[in-house]
Amino acid sequence: MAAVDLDDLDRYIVYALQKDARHTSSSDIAEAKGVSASTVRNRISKLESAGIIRGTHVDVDYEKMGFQLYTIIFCTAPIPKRERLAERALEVDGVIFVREIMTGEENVHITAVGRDSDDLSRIGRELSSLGFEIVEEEIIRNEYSNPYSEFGTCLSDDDETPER
Amino acid sequence: MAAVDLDDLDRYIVYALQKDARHTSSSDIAEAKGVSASTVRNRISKLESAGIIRGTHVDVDYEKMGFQLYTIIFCTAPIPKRERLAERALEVDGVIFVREIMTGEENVHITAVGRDSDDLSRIGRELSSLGFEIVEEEIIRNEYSNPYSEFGTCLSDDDETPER
DNA sequence: TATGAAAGGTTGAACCC
DNA sequence: GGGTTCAACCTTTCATA
Repeated sequence: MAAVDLDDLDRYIVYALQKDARHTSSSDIAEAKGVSASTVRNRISKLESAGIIRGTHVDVDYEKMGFQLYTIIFCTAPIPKRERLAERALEVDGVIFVREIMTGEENVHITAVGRDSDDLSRIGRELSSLGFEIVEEEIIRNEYSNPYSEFGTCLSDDDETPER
Repeated sequence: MAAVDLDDLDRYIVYALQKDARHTSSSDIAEAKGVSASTVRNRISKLESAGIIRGTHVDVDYEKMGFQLYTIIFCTAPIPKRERLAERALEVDGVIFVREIMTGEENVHITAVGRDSDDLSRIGRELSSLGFEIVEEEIIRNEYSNPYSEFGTCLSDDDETPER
């Protein structure tokens, strides 16, 4: 749980791998920061065992896969059961992401995909029977994500000009 | 935009790479499904150029990086400006994820991280000055994600027993 | 802790069926 | 469409300062 001390290289590694993990090799990062590739690999292992890097995943366009309906379902779960219910929600087919919210009535937010409204009805039914109370359901129109970049810190490369 | 026809191998590839993109090689998938590694590579290229696989990213534990505050900010943006504002929100330091919601008052959901409440105040201020109206702000307690698995389809390997 | 070198695996491209 | 081959690259491991 304790925050780990990270230096500039660590932060750059996280940044680079968040941007494109598959096509960014340790040598790429090494070259950009002026250290050896082995050093970068050592750092990555450390970041992994420290739990800062939890895993690597592809970002999938569900709509193009045929799941026209991309929704967020706001639910209420009784506080004592919230964590366990949140984990079990993941087992429902179509549920891809679950968030526990600290306070408020809608304390679990579930992201789910479906091919048609039958899918979503089924997902709603299954969540209800797990013990969730479904408060609202909204269609997601679009989403964008960002590789985290340190606040105000210049993360530009050491030995490359930033332009282009 | 049109949905692409995917067969069982494509779906397995998406599933496997969603679970662990960095430590899953084409050969691993090939062996699991009883095809050659280059077939898997060809399929991956196709999935990428079709836009189904949009990219590969590491999953970062922001709390361990020292960002104690992980929040979701519900905002309202005027419909005509919503898309442009959503994109610009990503430029605010600390904003890592933005979702446009189809309907309702809170039509943009922004996920942001910060070290302290000063960070969050600053983020709120910057979002306001972009043109968002901030409706609510909640602390995220925890989140879980799932590799997508085809509804009801058995994605177990071809030539391996599913146990263990 | 950072670096370098050797062995083995992985990738991407060009080519064949 | 799937498969093979091969050169280039990447990673793993281990030894070294």
